[in-house]
Amino acid sequence: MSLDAMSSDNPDTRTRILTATWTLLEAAAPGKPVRMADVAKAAGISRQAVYLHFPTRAELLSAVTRHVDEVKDIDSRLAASRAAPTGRARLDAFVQAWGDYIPEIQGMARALMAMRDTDAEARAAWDDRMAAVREGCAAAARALEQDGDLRADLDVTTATDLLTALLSVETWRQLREGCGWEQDAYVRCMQRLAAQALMG
Amino acid sequence: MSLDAMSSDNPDTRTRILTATWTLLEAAAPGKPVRMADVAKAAGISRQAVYLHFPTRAELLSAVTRHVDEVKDIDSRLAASRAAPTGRARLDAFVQAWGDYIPEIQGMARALMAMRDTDAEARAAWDDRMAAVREGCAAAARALEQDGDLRADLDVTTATDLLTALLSVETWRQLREGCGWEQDAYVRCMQRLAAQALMG
DNA sequence: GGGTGACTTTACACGGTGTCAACTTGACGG
DNA sequence: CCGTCAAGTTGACACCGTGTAAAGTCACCC
Repeated sequence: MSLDAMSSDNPDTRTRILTATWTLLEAAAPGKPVRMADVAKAAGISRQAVYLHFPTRAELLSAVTRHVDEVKDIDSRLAASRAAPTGRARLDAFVQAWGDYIPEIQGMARALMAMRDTDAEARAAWDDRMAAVREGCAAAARALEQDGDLRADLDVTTATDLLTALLSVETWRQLREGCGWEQDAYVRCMQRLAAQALMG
Repeated sequence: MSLDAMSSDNPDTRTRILTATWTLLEAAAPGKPVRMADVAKAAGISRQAVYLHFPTRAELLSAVTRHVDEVKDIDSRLAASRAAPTGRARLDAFVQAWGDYIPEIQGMARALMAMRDTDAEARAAWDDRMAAVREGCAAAARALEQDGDLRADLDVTTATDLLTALLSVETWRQLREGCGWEQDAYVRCMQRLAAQALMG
């Protein structure tokens, strides 16, 4: 094994596959799924070589989500919301941070959601990512509760459910792609809706 | 052709296929799509016979949606909302009627949504159904506007967009199946949210 | 009795995933 | 310089599900 390829797996080709898949996913027109052969061609290797690194399509997709999260560093994006002084400010910051993150992962999300119904692995990968978002929602809900700003008829769990549903990728897509909303219109609207839903 | 099978197409087997598909769709566990062979077996005919009536899977699914709408008669369900005296009452009635309709078409919706990304016909069938729902949303939004109850920062179109997104099947599924909400909790919550979102 | 329409059986092409085996190539260390 | 090991290559193939094609059966109706 060469000196520059010492970390666990061969990083070179592996990451080339990941970024190639990512690019294809973001560029892909709806209706034509990205195939293993496409990925291989884009990465400049044979189709079989892809299977050398990722046993199944679902595992590849799942790895891409992890890779993207790492590169785009969603954690640091949510730093602003964690630092907010009030629950309400935290909620607004979170809605904004997540809302602005969605467009960057939209292609991947679509591919994963399309596989969700037929592939347990894909479903797991997606659910895992969504669990992270839900955690952010829960943190915002807790902050509101500590301020005494949470609606009386909501507990933290229910509030989290609601916020997570409101901020789903499906809803984003429907409003932005189906109805042609601008991104900042979406964000402002969701900030208002979230505040009304949890504090109203 | 026998005397009892005179109306346009052979109705007997055709409707047996439709109802069989419907039943399977509602019963199907997520992750295992209903195949043409399954439909055939359930209808008690050969796989090819299904193709005798429906050229493609997408057309079958699309026909099932029409069939279900006919049988369940969504139109009459929305009668209550049309008859409501105020915009607000109309909104509540509509949310209730649609919210209670979703569970009955949920299996079909899942199948259609899964095909949406790969099949134009399926997408068209789904979009057509959703256009009908959107029309209901639009009617509610217009009623609110006439009462002068629509938020100042919303026009009817935007309000319709918002309401349609709020009442999406995806949101229903997430709350009911993902979070374990009861049906009436979902309906009451959505009634409140819709009112806040449009009149707030 | 012959025709017609609905259905059956068998067979097959296609596209995409995933598997397998045998071969090449390059870098490494003895 | 040789052996080996890892990473990739090529080509073939099994599996599944959709959709097509062709020939045969069966009932009913004129």
